[in-house]
Amino acid sequence: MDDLTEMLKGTLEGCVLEIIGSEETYGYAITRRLNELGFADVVEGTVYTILLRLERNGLVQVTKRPSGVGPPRKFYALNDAGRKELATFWAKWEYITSRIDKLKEGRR
Amino acid sequence: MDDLTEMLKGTLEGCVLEIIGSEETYGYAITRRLNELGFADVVEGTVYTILLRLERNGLVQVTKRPSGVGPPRKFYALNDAGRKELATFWAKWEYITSRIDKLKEGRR
DNA sequence: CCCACTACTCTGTGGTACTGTGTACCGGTA
DNA sequence: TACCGGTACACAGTACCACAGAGTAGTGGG
Repeated sequence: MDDLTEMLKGTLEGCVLEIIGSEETYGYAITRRLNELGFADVVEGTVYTILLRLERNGLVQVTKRPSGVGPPRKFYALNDAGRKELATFWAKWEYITSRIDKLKEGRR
Repeated sequence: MDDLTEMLKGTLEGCVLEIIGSEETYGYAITRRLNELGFADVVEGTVYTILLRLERNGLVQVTKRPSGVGPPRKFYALNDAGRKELATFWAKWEYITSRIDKLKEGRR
């Protein structure tokens, strides 16, 4: 699949929120999970900038824990604001996909 | 619905391609059509930049015609490259929506 | 002691939608 | 005539986001 970066703008952050929301986890693991899910070209740097943004915007709670297999991990969990943002994200996603599907059906 | 701009990145151009593909039309009308479809906050300036980009990338054929109700209109139609690009857009859209739906179903 | 793997950080870049403003053509109306 | 609103296009500047690329550490194996 060729370049998806433009289309991922705005949605990737929501995906990260969803992943964090389902389980307290850390940057490296989130990147792996996204890759597994089919977002093959997403790299660590991208995820970390998103995580920093989430932290700056007060949507997550961060806990540092030693790892055993490398440097300490920063675990992220959603707080109330984060859960609210996640709900907003899905609402927007629903809205946009419904409009685009309508546009798509409109042809012929 | 609050701000959708980030989520529209990459998709709005595809929507414009689809609209042009279904019927030869012009900037002002495309903006109205998008507004009707539910993309309420999309304004002329945005559409014109997209149209200029499509023209620059050689995806459309442009014809200027007098209007009768205002200044002349620039009508846009897809050429072969444009139709190909539109097909690519829908393929990408399909791909991304399927991955995100998978992520969404994954919770619980 | 080097190297691979894990894990996090930071700076800079390019692309995209949007903002705001300006220009221009036309018809109606007072 | 003078004004106004709707139509139609254009363009400079801004903000935001994913990504590239490089760097820093910690651990364990050969």
